[in-house]
Amino acid sequence: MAARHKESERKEIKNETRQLLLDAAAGEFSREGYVGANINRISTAAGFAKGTIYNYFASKRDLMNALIDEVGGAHVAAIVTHVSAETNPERKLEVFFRAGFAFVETNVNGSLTIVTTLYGPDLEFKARLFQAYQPLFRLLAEEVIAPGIAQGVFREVDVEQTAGLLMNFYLGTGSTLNTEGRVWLDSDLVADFALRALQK
Amino acid sequence: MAARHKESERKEIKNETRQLLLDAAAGEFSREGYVGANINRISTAAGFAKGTIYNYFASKRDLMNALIDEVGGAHVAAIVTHVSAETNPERKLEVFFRAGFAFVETNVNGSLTIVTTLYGPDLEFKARLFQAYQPLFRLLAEEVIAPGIAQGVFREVDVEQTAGLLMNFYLGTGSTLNTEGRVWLDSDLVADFALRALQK
Amino acid sequence: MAARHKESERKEIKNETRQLLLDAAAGEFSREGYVGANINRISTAAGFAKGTIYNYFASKRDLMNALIDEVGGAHVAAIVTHVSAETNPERKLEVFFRAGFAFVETNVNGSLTIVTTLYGPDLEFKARLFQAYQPLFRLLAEEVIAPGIAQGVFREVDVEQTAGLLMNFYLGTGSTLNTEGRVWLDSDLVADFALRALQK
Amino acid sequence: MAARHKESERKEIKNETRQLLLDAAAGEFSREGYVGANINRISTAAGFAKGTIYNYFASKRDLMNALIDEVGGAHVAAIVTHVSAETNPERKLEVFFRAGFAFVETNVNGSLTIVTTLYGPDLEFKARLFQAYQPLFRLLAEEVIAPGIAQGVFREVDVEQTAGLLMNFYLGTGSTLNTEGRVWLDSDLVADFALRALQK
DNA sequence: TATGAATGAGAGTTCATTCAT
DNA sequence: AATGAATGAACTCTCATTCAT
Repeated sequence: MAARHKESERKEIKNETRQLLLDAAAGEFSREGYVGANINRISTAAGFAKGTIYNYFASKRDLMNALIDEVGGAHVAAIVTHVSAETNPERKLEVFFRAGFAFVETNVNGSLTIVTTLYGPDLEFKARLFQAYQPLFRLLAEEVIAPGIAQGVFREVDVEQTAGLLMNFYLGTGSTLNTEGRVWLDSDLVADFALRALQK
Repeated sequence: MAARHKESERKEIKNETRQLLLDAAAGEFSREGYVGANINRISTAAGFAKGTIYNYFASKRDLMNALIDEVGGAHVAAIVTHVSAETNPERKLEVFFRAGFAFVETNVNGSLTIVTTLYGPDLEFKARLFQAYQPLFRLLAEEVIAPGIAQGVFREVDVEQTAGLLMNFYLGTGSTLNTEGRVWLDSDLVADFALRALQK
Repeated sequence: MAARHKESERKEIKNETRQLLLDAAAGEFSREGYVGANINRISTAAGFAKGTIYNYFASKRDLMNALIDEVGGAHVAAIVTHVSAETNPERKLEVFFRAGFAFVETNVNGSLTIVTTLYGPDLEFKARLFQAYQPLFRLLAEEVIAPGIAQGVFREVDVEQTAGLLMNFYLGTGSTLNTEGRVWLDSDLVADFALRALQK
Repeated sequence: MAARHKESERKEIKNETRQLLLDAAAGEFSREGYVGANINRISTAAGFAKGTIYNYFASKRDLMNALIDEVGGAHVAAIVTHVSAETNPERKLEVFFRAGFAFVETNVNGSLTIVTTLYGPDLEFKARLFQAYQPLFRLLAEEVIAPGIAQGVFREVDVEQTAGLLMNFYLGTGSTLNTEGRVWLDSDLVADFALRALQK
């Protein structure tokens, strides 16, 4: 076996192929939905033959789960990074929307897939999505709403319920894209709306 | 011309069967999504053989379109009736959410199908949905937001954009059901959130 | 039972309906072929509802068989009448083609159905067709070819084989219609061709 | 780029499978006609599962079209080759029938399918057939009838019309097979019939 | 006699998945 | 690791036929 040179190099190729497949899957899932998506089209779009996909993912479901984890993780990370850098609850909320909308616009296919899945009928995928986005929910509750109330800038709302409401609001507004893949509403407008609703 | 008798009776049976099929379709579509829905299961759930569905609808797509029209029409009517009965813009907004959430709870399957479709990938269905829900959008713009601004109770927001934002907010919150088919957030809480965001 | 007035009248109505159905069937079969034909379209074209056809014919097959018998019988009768009126074998052959082509042109749908069936794959229908057209075969053998040979105007060909050949020739040429439903080749030209082939 | 090896071998397998499917299709179409033919039976008869057929042909129609092209092409080639080798118009006509009948007998299923289609109701298939058999028509007109007239051995008939008549005659006689798949009439008898009809 | 709602077997077609190469 | 031919379950849709009215 000539597996002499560089195991790491092989791994890189593998990862690259995997990423190409995930990207192609995001496009297909966003356009066709999970059930309507076609494994052959995904492979071809990624530059490979049909069978290759099964060297990286056990099944179509597995591919979708991997995509949810990937996009969800990146989405959460993008928002958390920016929000945590702020100290003021009001600023945090503003940044939440701004960073979130920005992520959506740089990751249109993945984000559309996420939203389609979130409102779609598949319970397994939804559960996985909730898992993946749980950190955002906690972020809103613990770093935005609760401190805001404690500091007297927000009304005394139910923390958990309001965190859910904001998540809902964020996902709804953030997933309404125009045909160029831009979020339809301005993030500052949306943040302002939410802020006013919370402020004393 | 024989067999003319009971023509009206025939028509009644036809309408009833059609309704049974639409109800069954709402259940199936809400559980499985459009692509995953199974014509055979729908017919059987309605109490008929699989072929029967094609005596009433030309295709699966046609069935879905009919369901969108039916649920959309009823949804709009339920909200418009209640909202138009009010005179105060703030009350109108409150009633909008209350009547809307109430409709969703008495029409769980249809409503879930609508939301799944709204955030789903099928553009033809989405266009039809926009058509069906256009009256609600106009209602918010012309009977709630614009008068509210004119009467000095709401901030001077962009009417169209804000109507879109509220529609988004309504659909997002109104479609988040718990396992018993109840809307997860209280309609007064949600209405209050929106009101505060709009008030001066 | 109010079956007082005129049994014959009732029979007439029945026969008229039957004939309307047969005519509609000829149109449908000629356009779509037997397997592609649609019972519903036939009934509707005849001015009745789907079920009515089963009051007159036991099945689609039965309808086709009845049509074969009807068209075949009329076709044979039309030719036999004219041919038998002649005495000269050569004239008989000429008239055979002329009367045959004339029948086809006044009975396009039925004739097309016959030819489609004759060259089609259904053996039961073919057998029935052979039965129906047997008289024409006998006519050619016994009233045209054999006398022609006996009278010394035709070559001494094998009577049966030549009768088959002429039937073939007749059916092939007689079924080639242009878009207006006219036979493509002139009957005299065709008859002349056959005559010359047979003459001494 | 791995797995490049044996690409030629792959192609061979593909061609072989395609041919097996076409052969099976010829059998099924000749026995059942186009509409009555069953994709599952064709695949199974060829030794494959039913889905396999769609790796080679886009649809049942496409399969039929491919068969028409294949059989038509071979049929034409077989006749043209032999006829063109002759110089005498009378011999050419004789060889036309002989080579044609021989082709039919070595290609019973395909030939039956062709004839069934030629006299069948499907206009698209008929148009394709005319296209495929156009060379035979031209062959008769330009290499048989016209030279025959020019050389004074044939009567001064209308070239095009007579070519059509002969094609008709050929197809009608050539497609009348007995149960063993042999042409019912002897090719020399048929050719002799046509020759006498044309000679001065 | 005429109707047309209901039936369900059967068809063509799609596509996730397997596996020998 | 990559390929793509083969598979067959599953799906939508058609339509001859039945039968209560």
